[in-house]
Amino acid sequence: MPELPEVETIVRQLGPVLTGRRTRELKIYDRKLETGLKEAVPGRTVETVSRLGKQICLALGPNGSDRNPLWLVFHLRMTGRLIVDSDRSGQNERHLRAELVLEDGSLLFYDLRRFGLLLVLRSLEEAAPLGIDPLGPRCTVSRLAELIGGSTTAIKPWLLRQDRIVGLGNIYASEILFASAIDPRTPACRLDSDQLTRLHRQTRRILRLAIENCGTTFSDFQDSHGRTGSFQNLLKVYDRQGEPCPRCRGAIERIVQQQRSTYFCPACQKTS
DNA sequence: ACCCTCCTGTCA
DNA sequence: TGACAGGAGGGT
Repeated sequence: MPELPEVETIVRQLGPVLTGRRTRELKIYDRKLETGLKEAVPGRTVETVSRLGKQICLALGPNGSDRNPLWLVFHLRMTGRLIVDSDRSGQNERHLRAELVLEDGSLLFYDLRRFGLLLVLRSLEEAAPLGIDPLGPRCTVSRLAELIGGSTTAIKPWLLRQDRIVGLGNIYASEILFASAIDPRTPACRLDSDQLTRLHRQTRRILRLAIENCGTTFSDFQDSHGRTGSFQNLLKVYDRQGEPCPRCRGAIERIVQQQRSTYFCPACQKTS
């Protein structure tokens, strides 16, 4: 469900709420999430809450029997939610999959479809290999061009590859390509330098704007207080097939690429 | 580069 | 009933 702006929203909220609090226990309610390392969780302090791509990372400090730090990594996938217990009213308790019990309260992991992940790691290096963060200093136009290299994959599915650039998902990929006036079917390696420049600039602009608006809510996204974002009001093409393009008034189209919907304006978005 | 799969739910 | 859902790993 959540893409980079939604995950960033959650991390910014959880940071002040969780930092400095002490862990009591990690309870697992879905056997898919079972991990032997959960026994290492109690008696630690939450030191930081951070985002790694679309993953939410809690750094836990040492405890009495282990002076090494420990990482809790959540990936919400399609329908995961991280909710602080004081905001749990309104959640469907049937979908509660795990609970980080703190000395005073808890952090609840709900996940309707059960695609989400909860990892307990000794080192963040064990997390999935990731590409560059689009909002980070390493994301330059030339780096983007390097990452694309000779890939003939259509640019829209290319943007979803987390081993190249992290954080983009189905909504923002369509929105970014509309803002960049690039046809989503264009082979990535055929983008010219103007298009690459626009793609780079619009990626960062749209993600920042979405973060300012606390992300996008359709049906599933809620932040850690169980609230919704507002960027859905600013979406130009996503889920708008048949509606007029905000730029040219032509009809927005929906196509399928790699089994996923893509929305675009065939008049405004060009191959080159 | 494609197809399927993992799950559960909603909507036409 | 079938299509679809903001993700991603695996197989061919």
